[in-house]
Amino acid sequence: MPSSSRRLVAKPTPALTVRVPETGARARGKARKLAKIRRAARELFIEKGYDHTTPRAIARRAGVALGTLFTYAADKRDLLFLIFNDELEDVAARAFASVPENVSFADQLVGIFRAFYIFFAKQPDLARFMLRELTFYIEGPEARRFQKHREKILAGLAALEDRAKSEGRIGSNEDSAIAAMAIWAIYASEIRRWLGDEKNAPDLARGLAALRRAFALLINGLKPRVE
Amino acid sequence: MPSSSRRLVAKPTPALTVRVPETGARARGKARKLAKIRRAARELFIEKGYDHTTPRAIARRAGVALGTLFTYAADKRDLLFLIFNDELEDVAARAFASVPENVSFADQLVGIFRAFYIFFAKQPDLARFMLRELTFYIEGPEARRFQKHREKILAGLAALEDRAKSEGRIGSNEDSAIAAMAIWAIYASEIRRWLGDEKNAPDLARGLAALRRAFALLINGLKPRVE
DNA sequence: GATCTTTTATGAACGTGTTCATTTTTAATC
DNA sequence: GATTAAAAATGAACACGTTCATAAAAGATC
Repeated sequence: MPSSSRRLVAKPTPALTVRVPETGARARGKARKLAKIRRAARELFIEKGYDHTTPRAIARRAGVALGTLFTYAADKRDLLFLIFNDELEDVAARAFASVPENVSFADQLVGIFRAFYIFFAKQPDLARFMLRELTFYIEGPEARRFQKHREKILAGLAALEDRAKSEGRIGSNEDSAIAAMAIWAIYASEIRRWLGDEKNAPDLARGLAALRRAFALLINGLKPRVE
Repeated sequence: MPSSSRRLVAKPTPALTVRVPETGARARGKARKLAKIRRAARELFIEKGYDHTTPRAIARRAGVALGTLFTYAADKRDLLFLIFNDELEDVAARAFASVPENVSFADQLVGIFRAFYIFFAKQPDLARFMLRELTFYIEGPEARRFQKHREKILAGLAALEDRAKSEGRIGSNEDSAIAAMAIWAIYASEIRRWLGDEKNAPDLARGLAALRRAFALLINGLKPRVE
């Protein structure tokens, strides 16, 4: 016991060297491996769909051992979002960057969500899986990233509303965050219906027309007409 | 070959005895076994949650072999809905049977969905799983039963709207089926948010208040106030 | 550059959900 | 009631997603 306690005392203050610099062979190796895993996962998920892609196959194609995958992703689902979080963020950024001006609020909304419809329609199989797994997807780093992403979209919608409100194009007294959630709810419901009903080749125009109609309802409201 | 072909010819027209009567030892045995499986599955799912309940454990408690389960349900998920479809239908029937009169349309809606909130809050763990799996739950007999159930609810909502419309309490020109979907979208989104945010002991009053607020928004609409 | 510590990689092993060839039970037919 | 056909039950076998004790690699410290 004396020797071990001696060693403890002799150890130099380790708290000062806690953070590892993101350079050197370690970091390079990690980055390279992550890139290989990403590429293999993307290829296989797109080629074969979610269910028919096994972690073993991803590991084989990436040239790493099976266990290595799970030091980069919490589980198979995380492996999917490791890839698609990036794409979703891209899609959202582009959609909000090019909001059409001089059109109705409803058309602005449809303009934004159009980008998501196109993205999901590209891989209906993966889209369905993603849209299902998004529900109560809370734990794990990629999950948190997705939550952040969703909050950013909601904030963007709220900002769009505030602008439309200040220009008198809409006029609700309700908090714009609440309204953003209502818009999101309708989008979430409609895109699921679209991808569920039109199983093989979802028709974009039809899907967006239904979405627009639902948005129009939210804008006009259900309350009695003032005579 | 002659003997086998002779037998084929000798076979009496089998097409006339296709339908089996739902009595006799066979039917009784099936009913008894299904009941045992249902009971075992319900107990275990509620005791241990979805993930910690294995088909093997259900089979053991029901006193049947593992494989037998899957002649009664397509898969583990179907085993869950084998049970909860019944309960959901009960909840919905009671909710629609006691719609409050002489209150606003928003309050009628909240009155209906209140029953669902209570039901799901009883088992938040299973509720989260169910609400996730409902998305794109299309194949299998229990799935179809659930779809039918949802359609019935949507029809009920549409009927409620038509009544409110005819009484002048609401006044949209939009098809009531479309409006029903919007209501459903908001409910689906809100209950998921409620169960996701308030992880351990979801507060009913708070959840319903948020739901009511969202319904009020849908009823009032976002469009400019007429000055 | 030797030694110790920390980080990263590995794949055999585990328990899971599901399938399916075989056996057992029930019904139909003579 | 013997024989044939159909339905239902069975559990060993399978492939899967995930874990974890061990090994290898990199970094820190002298």
